[in-house]
Amino acid sequence: MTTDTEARERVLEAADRLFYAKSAHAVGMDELRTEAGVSLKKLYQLFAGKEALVEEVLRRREEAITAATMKYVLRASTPEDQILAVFDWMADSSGTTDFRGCAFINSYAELGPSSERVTAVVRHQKTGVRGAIAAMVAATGRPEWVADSIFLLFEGAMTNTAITVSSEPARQAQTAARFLLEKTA
Amino acid sequence: MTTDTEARERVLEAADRLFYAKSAHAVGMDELRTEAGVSLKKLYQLFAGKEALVEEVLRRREEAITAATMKYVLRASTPEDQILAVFDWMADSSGTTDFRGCAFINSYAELGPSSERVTAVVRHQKTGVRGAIAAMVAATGRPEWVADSIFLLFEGAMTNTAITVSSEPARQAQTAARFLLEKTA
DNA sequence: TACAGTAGAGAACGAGCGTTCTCCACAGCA
DNA sequence: TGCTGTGGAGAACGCTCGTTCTCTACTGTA
Repeated sequence: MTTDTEARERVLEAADRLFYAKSAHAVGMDELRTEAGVSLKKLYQLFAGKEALVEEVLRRREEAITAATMKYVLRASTPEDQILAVFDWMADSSGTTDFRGCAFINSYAELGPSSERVTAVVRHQKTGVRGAIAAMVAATGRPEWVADSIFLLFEGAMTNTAITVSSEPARQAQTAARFLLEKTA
Repeated sequence: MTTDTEARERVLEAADRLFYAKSAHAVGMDELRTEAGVSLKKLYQLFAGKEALVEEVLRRREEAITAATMKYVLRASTPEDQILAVFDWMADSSGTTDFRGCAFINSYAELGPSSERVTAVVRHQKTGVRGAIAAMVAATGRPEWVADSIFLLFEGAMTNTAITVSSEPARQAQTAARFLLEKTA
């Protein structure tokens, strides 16, 4: 006997994994139901529909990624190393074979230009990793454009790490970021 | 009376526009047929199927983008300005409301991890704009990591320009690239 | 034992997809 | 005028999807 909360958790976990791996439109509610071990009826009791589920998954993923990168950040000692630590997280993550880049960009890509889901994607750009980088760079007293640049390196490396299936782009981006930080010291 | 070549051209033009705007899976063959003004029969005479059409569209888009950026590049005088000119192209392109980022990343995003189409996407990473940037940077005698960094800035700016619907990321990336070039002079 | 209520399994439904097939109008030619 | 072949319009087919509905099994209670 499982509570609704447990079932909900299992669904969200399975949805996050499958949506990220195959993209949302390629995952059917039936496959999801099987993977989560939940009846179709309960699935629709817990979530209004597929779109609502996708949005919830994106919301949680934002938190999860921020938390994951923060674990790397907090391990570093100097402010500069903390900023560079997000690329360590990326390089390590690319080791897992199912790394598929930024879930928000991927989600944007499979959407039409006008969609409700775009809202969540755009919001992610303001908060999450971008916000963390901006805060850390500001704390070192460097100008805002340095943070913008490092975030663009981050995003570029995310997509290229996924496509090339290697940690090389993450390392390249880290090198560039380190250079930026050194020359703006 | 239209020849097969003309019909083929119309189909590819419409497919490129629609696929890019809505993503390939969201565009039906029937919509495409209507848009191109071609019978369904002829459509399947000209192309083996939807997947073949998508691959052909990606192939042509690679050429088109390279050509478009080259127009900006050749207008600049110094080698450094030539490199930075690709960001001018991006900033200008973002002005058109239907700018949706890098078609290859978008295509990757809507695909499963193992797909034939990934081949075309990966190939694009080696040639196209990346190749052009690499060649231009090498011509200035700067190390390879500078080219890698500028390409990552380019890719990051492509996605963020699309999501934020503004030319700001393109300008931010250009600023960073200029900084990199100046400090490695 | 009888009964009310719940939950699960999966059938069913309507829509949309890629692809194929049918039908018909019309051209060129004897 | 007949015949043949070509091409277009769109109906049809088989499939998958998101969502809903039906039926059945089972639980707790008197």
